[in-house]
Amino acid sequence: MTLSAENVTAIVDKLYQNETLIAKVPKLRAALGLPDSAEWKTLYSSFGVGRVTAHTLLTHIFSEWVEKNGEEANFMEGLTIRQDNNMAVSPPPGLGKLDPGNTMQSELAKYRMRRMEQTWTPSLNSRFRIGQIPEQIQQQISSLPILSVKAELIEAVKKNRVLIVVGEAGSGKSTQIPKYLAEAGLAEAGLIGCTQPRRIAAKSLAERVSVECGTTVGGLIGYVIRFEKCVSADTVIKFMTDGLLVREFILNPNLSGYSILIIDEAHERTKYTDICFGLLRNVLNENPNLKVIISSATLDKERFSAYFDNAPIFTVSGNMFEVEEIYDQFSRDQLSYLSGVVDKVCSVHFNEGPGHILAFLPGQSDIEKASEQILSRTRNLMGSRHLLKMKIVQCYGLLSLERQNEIFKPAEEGYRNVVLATNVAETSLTIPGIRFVVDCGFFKQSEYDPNTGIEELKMKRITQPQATQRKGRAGRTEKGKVYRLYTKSDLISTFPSTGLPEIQRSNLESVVLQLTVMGFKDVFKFQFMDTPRSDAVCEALEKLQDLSALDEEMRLTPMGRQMAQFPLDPSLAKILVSSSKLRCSEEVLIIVSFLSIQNQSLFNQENYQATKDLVKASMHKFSHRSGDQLMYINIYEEWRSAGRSKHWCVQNHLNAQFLEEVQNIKDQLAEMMKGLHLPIVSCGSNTVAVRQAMCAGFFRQLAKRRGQYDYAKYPDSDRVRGSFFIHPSSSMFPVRPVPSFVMYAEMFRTSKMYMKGITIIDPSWVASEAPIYYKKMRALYPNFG
DNA sequence: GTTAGGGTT
Repeated sequence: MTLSAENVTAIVDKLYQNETLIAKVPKLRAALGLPDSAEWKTLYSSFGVGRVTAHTLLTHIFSEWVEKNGEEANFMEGLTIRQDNNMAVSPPPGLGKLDPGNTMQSELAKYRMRRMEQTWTPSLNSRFRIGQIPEQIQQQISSLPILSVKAELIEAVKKNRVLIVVGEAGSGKSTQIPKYLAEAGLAEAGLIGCTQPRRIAAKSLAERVSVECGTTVGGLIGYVIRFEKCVSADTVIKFMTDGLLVREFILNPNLSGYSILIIDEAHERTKYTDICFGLLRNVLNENPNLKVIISSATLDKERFSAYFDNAPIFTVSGNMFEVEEIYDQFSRDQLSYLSGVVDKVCSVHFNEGPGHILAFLPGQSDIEKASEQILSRTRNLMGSRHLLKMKIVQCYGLLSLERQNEIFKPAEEGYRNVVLATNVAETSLTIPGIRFVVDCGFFKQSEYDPNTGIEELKMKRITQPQATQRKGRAGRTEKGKVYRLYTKSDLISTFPSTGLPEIQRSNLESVVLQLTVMGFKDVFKFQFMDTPRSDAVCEALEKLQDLSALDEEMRLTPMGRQMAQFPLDPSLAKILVSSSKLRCSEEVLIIVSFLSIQNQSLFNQENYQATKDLVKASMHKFSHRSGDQLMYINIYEEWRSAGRSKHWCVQNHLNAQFLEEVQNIKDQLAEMMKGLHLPIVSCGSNTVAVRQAMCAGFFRQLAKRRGQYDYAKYPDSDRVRGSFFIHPSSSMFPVRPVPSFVMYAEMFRTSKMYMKGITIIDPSWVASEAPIYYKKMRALYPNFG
């Protein structure tokens, strides 16, 4: 039996609460030369070293106890029962045999223990001390609905391994639950981990809870998101993204070091939340000290409970204001929702009292069109001075952070903000001061077609819970109204009651690789709450095989193990690993860092229509005849020579935040490569090596020019029909003559099938960089490559 | 020829 640091730490803590206990063990006293009346405090203070003494001694006593009795669990009990008896104690290792008369020996012992003390960290519970909290914050905390059920909640967590906590918005569950549990001493066996689907949420919750505990983030309360770590040895509550928890399972399959895991926003059913579910179900059997809390909106609570062996459901009320529902006389179709939104926004603006309006639209182009139409209509009618003036604020994911921050600025005196938003405003952003919501009833969702490997953005009807969520956005600060551009009966009878969980509509390559690395040899046996499509799993298995991450028998290869170390898509990881051998890893590191950033644009999007030509000119300046990826290297290097200057970025219409993120990712990927002994070498201006490395991951993504501007998949398989086009955001879009052969990093279907991230390659490189795929293709298409 | 739902490792 091995002695874990957590056990000893927990015992030391218990003993601290009962200081006389250990001093009553006569042999221990004798060994330390303490007088009979000495208490525990004396025991360590006499050595002047504090807790490390206790730790060392306890370790020794504990291992003796275990050796003798063979039972770890009864140690405390044994100690209590035997406290007045003789307990066999001899000096612990490092102390040597203690002779109270030998000064040199005791001085040396003290010296050693002082050194040990420097690395000593007290246990989690003893660390959790709440500091000074500002009055205002204190008031906010004490008005949260969850406070009234604090004691019951703690009791329920103590009694159960798994608890489903259901709470409406504004209940305070995300901030208060981890704090309550730490205060109640439930972090004894380890950290309290809380997952969130979004990075921004993990970070801001850590910040908020820190304030509520009178500390600064990174101390008692920390967070970890990809490429950003803000925790310390003091951390008791750790916020993280659900994707990061999945990675932790690779390094720490039993989640030792955690006492409780809280999976928050579980109803969103993100891909990683679903994987966490399956992994947690398993780990609950392996790690008897772990508790799990599934925290969710009211949706699906019974299914969560059933999935976790009928775990009890604990309900917390919310803190929402009443929202009046106003339905339309008829439901609008995909052609008329836009004019419906414009009409409704204008009529609310002219007829309703003060309060901001939030309108949900499916996409950016809708937002831009609606902006124009609302502006032109109100301009004509705004002659009368008594009318509230209006300011239109656009809000969608691809907008820069600065622009998104405009939403949080208070409106100018006498102005009403009209926020035109996509789904960002449904969950990710909470906009203050909204009294009116206009809901068009549609949204866009991506679906991955495993058969063709194409991701498609589809316009869809919102689900019933989504409609409730959108409505709720009007009742955060006061009573509100929601205008729905559909009928009540349609909402009840034709809108779907739930959506497809993300795991059933996404690419599973990285999921399958990660589960394989964790030792789940047969992904089909993994107990998902909702099983992914089997064709998607098969497709992922084959792709991983082509990447040589799995062998013919679908077993993990050393290459696959290496790839899984990187927090990247398997294709990108393969490219990075391959680049060392091709002696161009310095350059490929830059490219992979650029490609791994999504949802942020490299070039500025501000005042798009006005600056379009300038942006194009800037892009042209950095462009490279061999494609977008080589342009990234140009941009990175020039940015570095400009001293990473923000001003330089502005001048060149580049997003400074994007480039800083590239730098951060590049540095961390470089560290990981060093850890795997993958050399980082530059190929100078030899772009062939770089482009060959790209082939190691993107070999399936080749296209051959067919018409003037359109491409066909290469090889021209019957699985993917239709024409591909170079996306207008690519630096290769305006290039003449149109390249006859390209490789793309990404394929996206909107109005057309668009290729993004274009590199000019030689198809013969596939033979050396993706030999397995090459052989397969040659068997089907003798002229391939 | 002309463009982008929301997320994550």
